Amino acid sequence: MMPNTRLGKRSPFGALVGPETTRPGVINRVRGHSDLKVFFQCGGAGDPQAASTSCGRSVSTCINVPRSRAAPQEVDMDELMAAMVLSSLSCSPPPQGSAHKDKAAPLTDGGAIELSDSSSSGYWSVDPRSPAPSSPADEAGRGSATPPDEGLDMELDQVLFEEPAPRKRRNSLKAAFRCLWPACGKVLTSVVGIKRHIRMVHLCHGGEHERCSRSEEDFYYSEINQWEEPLCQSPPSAPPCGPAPSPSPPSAPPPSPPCPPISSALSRSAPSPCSSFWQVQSEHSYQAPPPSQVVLPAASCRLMAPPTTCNRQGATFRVRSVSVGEQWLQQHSAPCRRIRSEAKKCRKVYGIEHRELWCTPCRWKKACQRFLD
DNA sequence: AGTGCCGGGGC
DNA sequence: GCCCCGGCACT
Repeated sequence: MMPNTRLGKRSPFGALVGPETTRPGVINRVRGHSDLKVFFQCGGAGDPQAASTSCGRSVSTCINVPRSRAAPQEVDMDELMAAMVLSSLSCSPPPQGSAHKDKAAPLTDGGAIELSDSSSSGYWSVDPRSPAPSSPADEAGRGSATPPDEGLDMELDQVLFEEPAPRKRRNSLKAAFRCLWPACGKVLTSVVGIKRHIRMVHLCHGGEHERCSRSEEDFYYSEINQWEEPLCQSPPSAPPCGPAPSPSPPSAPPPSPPCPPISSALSRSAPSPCSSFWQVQSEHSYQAPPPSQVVLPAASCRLMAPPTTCNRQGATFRVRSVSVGEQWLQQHSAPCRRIRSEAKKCRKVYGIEHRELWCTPCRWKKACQRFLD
């Protein structure tokens, strides 16, 4: 009648003390929600239309990552990059925009930003007219309105003087490129310049040009856009955006150790006027929070630098919050493990002796779903 | 040592 | 899919 071969592993009250029977207010509704998919909607305050709009952008499923070297390490890294690019495209949190007021932010702003984002991240999108995506460098080079030679000359000055030249791009959109190397944050206005900066300063330390990668620097910068607003003029001496808060030496530090958990700040900063969907399919149904619950996976919370938004000078800068290089650095600097939560867990609350009172995931040594952070 | 939980395996 | 546990990271 009860061929229970797992006596002692489960309480006879197990069915009764399941998530459904726990105290009211406890967030743990797993059973009956199998195949739960988690939709992270950042900002937009539940505007389904905006969500569907941002969700509808085309994301390429095949990305060619430049492979210029045959060293196995680099090949592995390229594959990693490709995978992370995919996840970045589908999951990259929208930058904060006018961050803290997620509900009050106008949707039109979000729409415009979304437009620029999809275009600025076009390194990784496939041009419908050309089925074979070219290398990121070529894409970026073509993206700028000026020929590469001009950019090269201009960038020499810009590298020397850190003075972004006012160049126009696509109507009122200025392009800038931000170095993602840890503690660098240098912003240049052309691909050539930022590549040169990365190659010279971070990758090669000024020498060994030949042996250094010609494509690796692509992963250490991200494009940022500046919308020109005539009423606000920034002083030319000020860096356009994202100036390194602490002027740390640009000489390449190793991938920094895991930063202190900033998940709470991130979850607060994640919503933005630009509504976009995060879709995460949980491996186990019990790991999926209820649909109304917005929870960032901890792995994605390990950002080394928070999403940068700079609008203090009138012009609004948006930085793709997690770029490819950044993600790579995150992955290599921090293990992909859930941040240890401060909250009490079932084990602490009920104790080992009352294991039958634990939530199911705790009993299974999974992430606690009852005492979410 | 204690804890949280990922990954994997048994059923 | 449910259930459990080895093992790892972290405190």
